[in-house]
Amino acid sequence: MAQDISVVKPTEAELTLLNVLWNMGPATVRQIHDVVSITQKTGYTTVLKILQIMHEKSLVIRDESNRAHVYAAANSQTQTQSSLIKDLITKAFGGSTSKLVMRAIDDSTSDQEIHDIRQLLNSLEKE
Amino acid sequence: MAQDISVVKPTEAELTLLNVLWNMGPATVRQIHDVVSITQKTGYTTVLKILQIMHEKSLVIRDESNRAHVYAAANSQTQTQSSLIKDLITKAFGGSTSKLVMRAIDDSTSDQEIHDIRQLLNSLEKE
DNA sequence: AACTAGATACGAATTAAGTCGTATTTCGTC
DNA sequence: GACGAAATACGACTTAATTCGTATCTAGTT
Repeated sequence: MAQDISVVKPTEAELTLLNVLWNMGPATVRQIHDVVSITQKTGYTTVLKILQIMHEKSLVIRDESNRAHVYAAANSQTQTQSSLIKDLITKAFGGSTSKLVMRAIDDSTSDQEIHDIRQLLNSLEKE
Repeated sequence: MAQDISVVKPTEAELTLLNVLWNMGPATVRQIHDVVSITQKTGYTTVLKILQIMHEKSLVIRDESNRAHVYAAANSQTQTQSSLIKDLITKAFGGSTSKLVMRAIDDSTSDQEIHDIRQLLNSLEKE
């Protein structure tokens, strides 16, 4: 498989926390928990534990200089997204990016999004 | 984190077996195992067990009229792909299909694939 | 009817995700 | 310097994925 050596694939709960970190920037457990609590009924220590595990896995880095540790995503959102999408392309689309794109675009895709995608393709003027 | 109400998301091992079933069509455990064995060192009873669990989850259907049960994917490859990609768009791309497409296309994407994607977009234009 | 090759069923072990309760530590305030 | 609020650490429990060994069941051949 591809670059699984360097990048660990986050689990679902981990991805939820990473999304918060990418949005807020570095944050304490308290701050992270406050945000996830808005949409989920997750306990404080659950968030703490997952962050600790993520730290072991090097999915996050943390600053321990203050009593409340400050966590930050170890990898950029872009890196992680690329890694996740590549994984899916490999495992569910036989390695074909175009097949994935075909499946990704459907009735529910807005005109705006299709416009954005077209822009992207135009910017790829090579061949 | 709850599951989708209607569609159960296959695990990694399950997706491997589904890929085989979509390729071969309905098949016995023996046939499935023979194919899987080419690329992986999975035991026969492991494949059997996973298929049994998939049956419980209704990821596959099976014909028990013969001694060797014949398994078939319960959902089409297209349905499953759509479901997986939608899940990823929601959880890792903030619901934005265009962001996912942007991430999916990179240096390693072949000219042929980009061409295919262009074709798809063009075909959407005249609806 | 017995044998046996080959099938399914079952159960147990391992690992990991996710959950949280409780214990312990730490620091600012009095 | 003791107290208490708030933080981390730790451990236990539950569920699920994955693995496979062993037991059991069949059905065709003798």
